[in-house]
Amino acid sequence: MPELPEVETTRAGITPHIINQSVRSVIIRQSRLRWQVPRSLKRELPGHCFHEVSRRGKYLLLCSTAGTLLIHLGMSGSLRILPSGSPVRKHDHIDLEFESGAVLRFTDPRRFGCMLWIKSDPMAHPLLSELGPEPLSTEFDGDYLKSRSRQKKQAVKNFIMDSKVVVGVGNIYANEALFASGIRPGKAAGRITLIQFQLLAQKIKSILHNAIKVGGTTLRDFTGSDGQPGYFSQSLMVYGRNEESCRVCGNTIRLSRLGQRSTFYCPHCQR
DNA sequence: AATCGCGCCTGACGGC
DNA sequence: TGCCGTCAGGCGCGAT
Repeated sequence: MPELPEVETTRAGITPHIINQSVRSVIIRQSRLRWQVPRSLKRELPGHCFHEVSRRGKYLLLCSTAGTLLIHLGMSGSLRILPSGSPVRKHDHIDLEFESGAVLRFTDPRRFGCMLWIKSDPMAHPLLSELGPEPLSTEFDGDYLKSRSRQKKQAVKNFIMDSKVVVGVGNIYANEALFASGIRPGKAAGRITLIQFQLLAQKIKSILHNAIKVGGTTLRDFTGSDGQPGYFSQSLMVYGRNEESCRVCGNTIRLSRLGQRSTFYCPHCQR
């Protein structure tokens, strides 16, 4: 499941291979992703270069003079750089072949991802225009969370997973950040103190930062690799640890359901 | 207006 | 063994 660190690792990994390289062809084997992949890509992209590869939340933006390719990896998607002619497997849906011979391949078994072609200002696109701040930006801090949470009865976990509040905090990192901050996931956002929000913002930043750093170590062999860096290599404190004992206090980790998502917490460490 | 919960999709896994 | 039901998850969008 690509969370923000995986998306950032992917961005950094593919950029040197595709930046300012002319696209030779586009192959669409499966166009039914979250939204239909536009056929127009096949005639509008070849001959153009991506002059910038950026990220907004978990969206990747490949910017060319002809338009911007907007990509989301959903929860099972990946982008890899491969040599031309690499064998095609079951869920390899889209290839961008460059004049250099490199192929950027989009693979996504569950097809929750998307690939869209935006010909106007991408930041004005409905998918991007309402997004909250980047969690690693200075704008995102305890004061910001406090000001956005006034009066809200919504569970703090749902609150921080809302992309209008802050982007890129998925289920795993929401669970981990709340544990690291000693906050019960179901507590109303409006009842969290400034001090708690300051700690929470700090923990979200440090956890994401560490995961990006870990992902970065797999960048070396990014080409041709499966590109599965990130959180698996770090030790999770609560996520997926239902009925196991807390690594801090030894109490039993509990599983509950919040906003249709598995929520893990330590009843002793988190209040 | 704010919040909830559905549904998209496949693979892994457990039970019989 | 093999089949079938259940679950996981990001996130937009319709329902409440």
